[in-house]
Amino acid sequence: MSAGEVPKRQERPGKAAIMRAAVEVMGEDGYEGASIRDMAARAGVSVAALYYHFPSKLDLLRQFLEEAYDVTLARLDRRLRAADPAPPAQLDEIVGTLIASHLHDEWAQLASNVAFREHTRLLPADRRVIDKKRRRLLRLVEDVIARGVASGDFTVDEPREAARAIIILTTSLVEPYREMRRSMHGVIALYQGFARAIACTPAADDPTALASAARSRS
Amino acid sequence: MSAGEVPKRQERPGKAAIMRAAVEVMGEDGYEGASIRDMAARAGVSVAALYYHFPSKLDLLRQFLEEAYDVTLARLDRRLRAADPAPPAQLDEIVGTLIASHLHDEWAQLASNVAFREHTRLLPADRRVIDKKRRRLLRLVEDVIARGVASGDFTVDEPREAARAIIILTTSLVEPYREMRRSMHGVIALYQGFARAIACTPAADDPTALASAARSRS
DNA sequence: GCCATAACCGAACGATCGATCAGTATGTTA
DNA sequence: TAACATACTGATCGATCGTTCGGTTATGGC
Repeated sequence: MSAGEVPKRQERPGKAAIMRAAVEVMGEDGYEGASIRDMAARAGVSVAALYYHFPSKLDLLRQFLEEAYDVTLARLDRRLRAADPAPPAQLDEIVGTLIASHLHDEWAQLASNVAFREHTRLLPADRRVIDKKRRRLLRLVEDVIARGVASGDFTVDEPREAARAIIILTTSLVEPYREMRRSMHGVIALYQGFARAIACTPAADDPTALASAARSRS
Repeated sequence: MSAGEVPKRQERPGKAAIMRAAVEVMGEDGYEGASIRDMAARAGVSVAALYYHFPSKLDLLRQFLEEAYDVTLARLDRRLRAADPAPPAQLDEIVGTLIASHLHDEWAQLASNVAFREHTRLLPADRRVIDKKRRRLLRLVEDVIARGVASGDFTVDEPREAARAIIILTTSLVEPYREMRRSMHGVIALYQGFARAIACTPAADDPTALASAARSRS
């Protein structure tokens, strides 16, 4: 490769394999419960190989977290631009993309366990970086709901809190998923309905409450 | 008292203090991240004192989990019997009680972190005991929603999945709560609205979809 | 053929881990 | 007062923790 330093040729395969294995172990045993020896063994390398690629156990977590949130955010941006711009369709796309990201295979489920439970272990400075990405996700969902309220598709009083609730729902499904006897697409369809319902929570002063509306439909 | 063995006089205070301290540390650092030395120091006793009251670190977690779920379940049963038996009021009571249980003070927040994240650390046999209690909670919420559907107050197709979603929401609020600039009662009111909305998710084949219903109201 | 660099390995470091020990105050009972 | 259970303490066990170090192999440019 000509002259000079080449830090990343095509995303070094050894490093990526170690990170994959490390995330597996952390997903199963938690960050503190996962030893670097377990991680190295899972990757089929020595402990020292891990320290060749990562300066510390904590920094391995930091690198994964940063990458994971970036990937999710980028995917969401892309899918949202490609989809129907109407707010209900956009909300469906958010729910579908988030749930699929966390459930689509075994490793994604372990990775999402790490992403949403272990970010508290980071050093304060690194945590702020991750929190900023999480706030970007929140704002993204909030904007779709606020647009929906403006267009008359949704009715919630508090688009930000509705967005928070929807994010909590779509990112906490790994454990419950095992008990639901449903396909991933079935879960997505179900939660698209729940998310729309949250976005359509009647305003506090709305005399047409949901319960009575439901009764009038039956 | 009189004669014979008296294992629990009035719930031994030393043991209770150690458990309180241990749960604090586990709530902050996670089960694996919390050392028995941290726990003992927090309680102001020696490490050996901890082992006088508990056979192992894991069994301390087990005892706490068992007690915590029992207390929550008992409180829920009691509040539900005292409340208006109409399904919407019962659902409000469930949401209010669960959120208050997890947010009402600093220690409750740490304890709920432990209760809903660390139950996976238990031995399989002990975990089954806890899972049974969690299933009791799920069935309790499911029954209220199913009754609401039968009475025409609610409309969801899947009462069990709606119940699961509502439990996820009400038990995952500890972290988001710090970012919401809201009183606990404000959060409860908000989530009572979300829970009712989920219970009123329109049936899949219902031509009167929420979005169009919302539009017709405005 | 030489050497730099990348990508590892085995062995070991001190620290800390969960757990156990013998000992000791402080009651309460017989 | 002798006996005994309760509720601890300080010291210590072997195991495991995250981390480091010196050495080894494979590869590719000059």
